[in-house]
Amino acid sequence: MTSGNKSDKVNMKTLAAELKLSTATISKALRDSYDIGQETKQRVMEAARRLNYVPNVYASSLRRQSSNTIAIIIPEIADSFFSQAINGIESIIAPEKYHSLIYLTHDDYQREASMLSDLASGRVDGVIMSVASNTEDTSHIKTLQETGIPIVFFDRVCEDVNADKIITDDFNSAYIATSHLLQSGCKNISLITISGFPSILSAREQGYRKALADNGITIEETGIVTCSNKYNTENVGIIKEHLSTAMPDGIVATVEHLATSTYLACDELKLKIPDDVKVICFTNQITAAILNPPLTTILQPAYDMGKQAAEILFGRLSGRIITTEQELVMPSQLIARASTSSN
Amino acid sequence: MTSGNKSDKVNMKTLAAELKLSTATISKALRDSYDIGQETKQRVMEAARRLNYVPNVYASSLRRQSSNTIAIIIPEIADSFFSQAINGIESIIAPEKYHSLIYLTHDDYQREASMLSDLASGRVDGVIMSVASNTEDTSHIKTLQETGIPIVFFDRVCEDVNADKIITDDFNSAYIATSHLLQSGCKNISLITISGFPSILSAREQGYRKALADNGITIEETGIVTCSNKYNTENVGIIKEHLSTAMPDGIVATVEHLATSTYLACDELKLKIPDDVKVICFTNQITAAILNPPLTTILQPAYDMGKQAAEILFGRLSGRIITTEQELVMPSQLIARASTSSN
DNA sequence: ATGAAAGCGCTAACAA
DNA sequence: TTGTTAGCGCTTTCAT
Repeated sequence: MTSGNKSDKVNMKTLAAELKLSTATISKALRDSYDIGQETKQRVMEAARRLNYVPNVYASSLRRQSSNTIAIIIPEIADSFFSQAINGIESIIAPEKYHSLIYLTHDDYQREASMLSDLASGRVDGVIMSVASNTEDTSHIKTLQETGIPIVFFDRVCEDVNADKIITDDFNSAYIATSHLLQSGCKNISLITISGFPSILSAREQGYRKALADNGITIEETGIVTCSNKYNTENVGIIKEHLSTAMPDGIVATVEHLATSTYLACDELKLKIPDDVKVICFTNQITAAILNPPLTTILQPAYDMGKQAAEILFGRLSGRIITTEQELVMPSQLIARASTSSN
Repeated sequence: MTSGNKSDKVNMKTLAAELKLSTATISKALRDSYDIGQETKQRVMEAARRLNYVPNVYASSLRRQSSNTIAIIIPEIADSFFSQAINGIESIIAPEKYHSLIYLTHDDYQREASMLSDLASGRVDGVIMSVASNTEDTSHIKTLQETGIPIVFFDRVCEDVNADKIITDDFNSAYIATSHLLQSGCKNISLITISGFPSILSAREQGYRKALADNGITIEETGIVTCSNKYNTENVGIIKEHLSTAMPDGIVATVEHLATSTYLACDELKLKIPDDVKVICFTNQITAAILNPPLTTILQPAYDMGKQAAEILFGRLSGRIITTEQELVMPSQLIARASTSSN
């Protein structure tokens, strides 16, 4: 430590003294206010640079009652979908000099609730979130909204909360996925899914059911397998069990890790994909293309969803958007690969 | 909005008025100070709960000159290594009620420098970072340190900055990776790497060279291929070119996306892995196991590196650690899979 | 055990 | 165009 340690912290008072001006003038000059002379502005800027002045954000936030900070609340981060979404959000907020606090709920309602209640402190100006899968009571969300902090949901939304929502059409995507398997020759298609989280998973299940129904196929309940929402070997066991008993020739996996578990299960049972079983999955892994065999996917536009969420949030924060809450449905994309090829 | 909109914001003054106490007493009671009576504490807590009091963090941070917030500065987030590291960091800071601001440098020195300079504002109490690959001038980092904010590096560290560092032994890992290929029968091993970022990549390159040298193999410079640090098709072209001309029978890929590019390049050239070319890669993708064929990896303990970084940072913040900066080397793990099997 | 008062650093009326 | 002043909401001496 040569110079510039904690003691000689330079603030507006320092600058004011240095230039024999008032802090008010400094403040205005730094924010490029119209009623400060060009020459003064120059002097202030120069001094600020020279003395390494950095404004204290807490003082500023306290005074302005706003923080240029948003919260991103998501279940997990080591998940390609959410990571890409964060990238999308960041692409919008970084140029605006906003900052983002990350909160991981680990899909736990309690944690989510306590995080939301903390945010009522005014720590952030707005929130972008994807709710935990076991969130049923939404009062913590409504309470935060009542403080005037705008919330934008993406992907995992709360049906009974009025807020902007960015989603993909899960019903339709599942319908298309299932139809794709039917067209590839499957006669006995199972859905492998996880419990909880109605707004997405049940939509996917409905789409799956509808596609079968529209093709005159009745679903025995055994066609739907519910796994745990963890990437673990237990799921592989459940899937193996199902493959051996129900003998499906097609699998729709509703989340990423279920496809990898399905691959492992097939491998252990010596079932060939796609000859014995065809697999399609909702996912965002860029590596899906080089799985063994390449996995047919329903790809959610994660980056763009994040980007849209941030744009709408900024619209609200700036007052540019004052219309009633909107629900934006973004298209998913079916990318056919070898895991569903007909022969 | 039924109740509780912005106007009736409840602060300490509200509580004080409600209970006919001073704000000083409220403040102490809420922080469970010893010189407040039990009964008073109860009353204060009850009122706080009843009126939904949430302390204003900006006022508190301003007054205390500390924020219970840290910055996590990383090149990318849609990268399994960094995501897992964030998880590790979060596992330590969340229980301590700390908050984390995420900054993505996109591997750009300019962005990194401007982010660091912003942090001199006192926005955060400490920083955990992995530096951009093209960062050479480290003055922005030293400047921030001089303000008294502790910085802990992980993975991508700055050699010439005195700070705590959490790294893996890249030299040794590359040595082991290369030896593994030699033991699997490779005679002509190439290193596929990216430019920039000396502390890690050059260590990996050195380890690769040493392993070859120790086995009496001279490296023609063509054995080292430098790609761009983007996941793109251009790299696939570069790798194809190299595979066709140098005809290596073994590839050490220094970063994740180069392995996937190598897979694609081999596929396009109809080269079979591992029969024609064996591949090993530094990575953290959980899906490596189900690639086609399963990819042999050198796995960095991403989660634990993040966790350690956070623990050391907290040690500094709390004054528990006052020793000179330490460099913690964490072991990588070689996981042999089919992409390097001998036949 | 409780309270009065000062002030963290900044911003925004309002005055000059 | 610049300055004065009064806080933002909280914490912390120092009194009482």
